Amino acid sequence: MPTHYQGSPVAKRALDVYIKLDRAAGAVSSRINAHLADYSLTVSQFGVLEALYHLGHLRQKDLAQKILKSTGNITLVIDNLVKRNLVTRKRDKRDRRAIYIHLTEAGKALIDNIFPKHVAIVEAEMNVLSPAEQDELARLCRKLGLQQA
Amino acid sequence: MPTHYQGSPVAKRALDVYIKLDRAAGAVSSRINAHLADYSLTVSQFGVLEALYHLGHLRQKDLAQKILKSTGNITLVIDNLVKRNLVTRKRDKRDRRAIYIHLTEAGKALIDNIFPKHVAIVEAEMNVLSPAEQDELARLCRKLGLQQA
DNA sequence: TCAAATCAATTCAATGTTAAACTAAATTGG
DNA sequence: CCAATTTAGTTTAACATTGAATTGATTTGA
Repeated sequence: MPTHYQGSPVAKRALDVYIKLDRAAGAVSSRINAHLADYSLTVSQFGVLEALYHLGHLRQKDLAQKILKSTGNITLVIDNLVKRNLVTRKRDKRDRRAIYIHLTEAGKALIDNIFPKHVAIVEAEMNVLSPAEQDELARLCRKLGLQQA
Repeated sequence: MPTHYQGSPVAKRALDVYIKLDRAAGAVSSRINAHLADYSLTVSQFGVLEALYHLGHLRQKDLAQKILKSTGNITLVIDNLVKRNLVTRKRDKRDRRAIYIHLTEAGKALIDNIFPKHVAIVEAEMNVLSPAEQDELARLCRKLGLQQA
């Protein structure tokens, strides 16, 4: 997807890298997340289940930070997971503003089932690159992402 | 954002790279697109204007492919741009199923104004990496993105 | 102490997004 | 030629997403 912009070489390179980064991330994510449709899970719902699976119960605020969504959105995502009995809400006794989200047994069973498949798909995608290339990509992404422009 | 998954080293590396790629692309895109709010443009709307700016008039089908959205979505995006008189629809005489989208004078003026700023922002983001690093990132993204898993 | 500020979650309005069903036009191949 | 298929765009239903306003709870500092 080359850019057609007639600018300085520096600008053209920057635009080209940006577009390639965006396209690659989009293509990879869409391939990796395609199997979630088998479980009628959205990417956000899966992100919540995965975070709870690995980190234990979390407040909605923490979940919002984990999956990079607004707190308003998290309310809806949790609502939909609660409807399917995959998570439950428990008001924090110490700080009654906050609500902890817990995986139910059904939620635990579901993510237990999905996660190994998810890992296999991610591995298959990423193993197109050699281990050294993967490390280099991770390094470049870290450098780019941490930037605050 | 390290993963907490206790899997094989190969799996852990793959998950780590995938997450970093996703986060970096998201962070960079959100910083780059932030200025679009100044013009009340969404990313999709900007994508359409930019494609028309550089490639000339295009059919809705082509625009959908360019910005990686469904044709149903393009109908809405174009509707909203038409409302603001930034583009016009012109039925193709040869193939009456198709509609060509053209930039209006106002649309041309707007993208003329925005695009140089956009390029400057992309340059500033990407120049955190050296030219060699940018080329390497582009290469790795191409390799990853072209994969069909 | 207590008023002001901050914070977690919810609600609402506006918009985006997709998939699927649909319309109308063009193409294909028997 | 014409029936079947394909194609471009629209519509609809369902849901996602955000930002702003709101509610209720906690913290802060004068």
